[in-house]
Amino acid sequence: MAKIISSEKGTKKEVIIQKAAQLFKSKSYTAASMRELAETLGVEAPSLYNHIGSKSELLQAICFKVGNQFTSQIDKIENSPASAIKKLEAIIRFHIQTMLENFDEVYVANHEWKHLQEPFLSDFLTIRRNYEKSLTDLIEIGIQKKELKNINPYVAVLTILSAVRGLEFWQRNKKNVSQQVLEDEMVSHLLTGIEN
Amino acid sequence: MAKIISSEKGTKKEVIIQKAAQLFKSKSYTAASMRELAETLGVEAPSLYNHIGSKSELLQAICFKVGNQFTSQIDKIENSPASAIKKLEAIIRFHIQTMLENFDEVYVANHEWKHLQEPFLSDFLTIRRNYEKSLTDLIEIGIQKKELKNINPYVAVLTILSAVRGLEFWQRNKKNVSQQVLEDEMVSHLLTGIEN
DNA sequence: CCTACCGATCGGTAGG
DNA sequence: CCTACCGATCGGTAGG
Repeated sequence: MAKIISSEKGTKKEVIIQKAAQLFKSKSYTAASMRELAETLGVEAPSLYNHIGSKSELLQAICFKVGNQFTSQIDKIENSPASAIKKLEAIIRFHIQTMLENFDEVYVANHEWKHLQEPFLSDFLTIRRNYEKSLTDLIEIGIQKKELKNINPYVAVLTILSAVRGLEFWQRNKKNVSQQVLEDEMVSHLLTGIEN
Repeated sequence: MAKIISSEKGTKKEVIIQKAAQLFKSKSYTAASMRELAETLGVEAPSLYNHIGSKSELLQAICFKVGNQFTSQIDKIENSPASAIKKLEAIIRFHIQTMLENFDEVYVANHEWKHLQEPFLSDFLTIRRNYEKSLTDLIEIGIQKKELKNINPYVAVLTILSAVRGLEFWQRNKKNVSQQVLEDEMVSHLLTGIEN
């Protein structure tokens, strides 16, 4: 009798995906059941299947939404006229902001992608590999232009991506650190370490 | 009829734990079944229970082994007579080395701890919180001694721990980066960014 | 160490 | 949107 509410946040399917992201984050994809998901939406489990095809489809939607978000952003930044170091800063800030604004979905894409089925698993890994390649290229350009130290680009990408990803451990409102301070200090920490 | 081999690596139980870490890493704790674990050991699933109490006991053993490893190391470094920055370097190097030598177990402790049952979940989080506190204190001392910039210690800890943790994405033997280069560059990247 | 088996839970379908 | 239900798989036990 209850109904899934298609709020201003989007269609019923989008509401289900959003709730799924929350649940997959807190319990992990495998441990989360469709019955639990249905309960948070106030319906019985079989009713979900009027809106979605399968549990794995939910994971796919989350992972590719996040993947495409980052890909389109790095494309935009790459084609802008800024210096390499400014581009890097923009990317780091985008990571931090997206992570904090879109926490559940980014968390799930980072942690649960390995439960994607083929061919989605391969597609997702390709998207991620391309993203890392773009970032590596950007750092290599910075080195050539002497904006950056003569570092190993691969290690630098690993360090930067890992550090921003670690924001999932950030306790909001705790430790009296505002998002602005967090962002500025992390950018400074990561860029001062490689700047020429 | 097959038997679990207690190799030079330890007792049968320790062999099971090691294989469990491998399996939990590649499939995640929830998705990995005891039947699969038994298969990698060449026995039937019920035979495992002659050596262990439960699946969750395996996760506990892995998480606390790793937790205690890091805790005892930071205690040792804290009490050594080096400068704050040298201590920080030692900790970062320990993280990198332990991550690479003990990959499966560190990975599982980092990713699957949330599936611990109480009271183990609370105990594990306490261990981790204490570890982060020790590291934060160390950075605060470095700031007081003017070895480090006037940064926010909490953000610095987050950045450092996240970056070293990201080594789980490092492709060994790939990209022509030796472990030594990786270690040196990451240490430099993370310390140059906060050094005075 | 094994075979045989249990109760619980899972994702998903049939049918209305 | 629901009730009723299916086959598969799970962690674990009994008993030898």
